[in-house]
Amino acid sequence: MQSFTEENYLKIIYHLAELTNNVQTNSIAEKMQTKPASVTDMIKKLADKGFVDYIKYQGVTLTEKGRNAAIDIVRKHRLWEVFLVNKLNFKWDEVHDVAEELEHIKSVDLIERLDEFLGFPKSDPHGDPIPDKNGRFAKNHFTKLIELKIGDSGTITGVSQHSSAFLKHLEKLGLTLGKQIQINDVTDFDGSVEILVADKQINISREVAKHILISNNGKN
Amino acid sequence: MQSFTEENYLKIIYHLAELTNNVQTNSIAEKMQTKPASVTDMIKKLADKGFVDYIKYQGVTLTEKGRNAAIDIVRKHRLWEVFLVNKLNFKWDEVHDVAEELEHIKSVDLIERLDEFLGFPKSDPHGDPIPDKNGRFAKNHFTKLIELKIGDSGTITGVSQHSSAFLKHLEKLGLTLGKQIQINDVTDFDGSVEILVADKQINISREVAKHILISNNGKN
DNA sequence: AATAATTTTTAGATTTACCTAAAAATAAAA
DNA sequence: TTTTATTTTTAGGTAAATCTAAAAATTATT
Repeated sequence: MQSFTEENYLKIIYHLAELTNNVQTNSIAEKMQTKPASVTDMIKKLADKGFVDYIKYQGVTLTEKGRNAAIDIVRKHRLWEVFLVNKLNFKWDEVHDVAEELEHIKSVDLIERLDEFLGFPKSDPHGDPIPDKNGRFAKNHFTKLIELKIGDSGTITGVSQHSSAFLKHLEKLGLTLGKQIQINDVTDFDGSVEILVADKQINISREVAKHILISNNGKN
Repeated sequence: MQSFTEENYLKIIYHLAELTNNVQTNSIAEKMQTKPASVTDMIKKLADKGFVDYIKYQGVTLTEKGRNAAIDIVRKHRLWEVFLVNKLNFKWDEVHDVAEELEHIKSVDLIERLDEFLGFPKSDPHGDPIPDKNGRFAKNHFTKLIELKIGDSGTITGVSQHSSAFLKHLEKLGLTLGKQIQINDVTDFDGSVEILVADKQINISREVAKHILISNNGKN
């Protein structure tokens, strides 16, 4: 069984691997809030245990075993987030840190019962898919709001930023999961976007628009 | 904040202090499944941090601060046990190990919301009292079943053994919390006890009778 | 292609929680 | 009250995860 720390490394490598194939030491260090030298040490250990393939100076990739372990942690994290929001009335911007701890509780039985208790949810409070107990999940094909053209419309189904500040901001703007939106204009000056939500016209910055994920978008 | 390990030490010292005033190094070592030398090290650290009073060779006692920290962990442990049994349909003999992990999740908010979600329970699935958020709880005054006399009756309201084997055994015998019992006879030969539960006469060993806690007992 | 900049690794230390073996203190028994 | 047994502590060491500083490899730039 992996340690608390090993699990965190695997999870972070997994998420970074969604962006690039070979995950670099430095990017792991940044996410783990630690130093590259420490990462090298841990990578060697994970490689010894068969969780990653590692060639010196070439970064790492997860093995099948490593990916499965990572997906299992992601599953736990997201299920706990659903629990916190749906059952304990946490806001979607308050759950991350607690779920970060809960994801390391080791009991297969616990997670299966929790999954059932929650009604086998398919996605977490931020719209991210929850792997089933076999590690399978539908890969979402979202479009970033920023990439839509004037006149396009769709539904908010996810976010690609989980910071409390960002989520609170969205909440205030009424931009929560499930909301229908339409692009009315894109400002030349700063790239900010005019959108229509719940019959109200609002303006969001480019930075915000980058991290809102839209599905079912009907292009006009 | 205390580490995972420090929390376990505090919890164990707290429970041992319910039996004896000065808690010995050896008994801590036994419960912690570690060596006395390691306990000495940790005790010094806990003393430095102000959690225990410690005089060399004289064992330890919890300070106010130490007791509060310990009670907080006990509170979390017992609330999680209620969650596991009441919400996730765990049996009372299956919850201990998982709760042992969950008790270390640090979020005051989480525990208060969980407490509310569970309806502010007063006792856990084994009948042990749950401290409120200020650390206050009613001290139960149970009588051990073994101490009852022929003709006495009462209600099962606790157990003083939490092993899965013991709890499964009780379950099979129908001796669960809330059950009404009456002492019919005590066997001279082996000290086993004849009791009446749910209109059925059963025989339980002395060892079992020692660990069943009875309240509301009407002596005849 | 040589130099500079960046990234990654090695070498050697530190901290936490643990260990063993031996010494010291306390408690029990002769 | 010695002697013996038990308990506890000290001393010195290990493994995990981290660190800093310096060396090595890779990548980018001139």
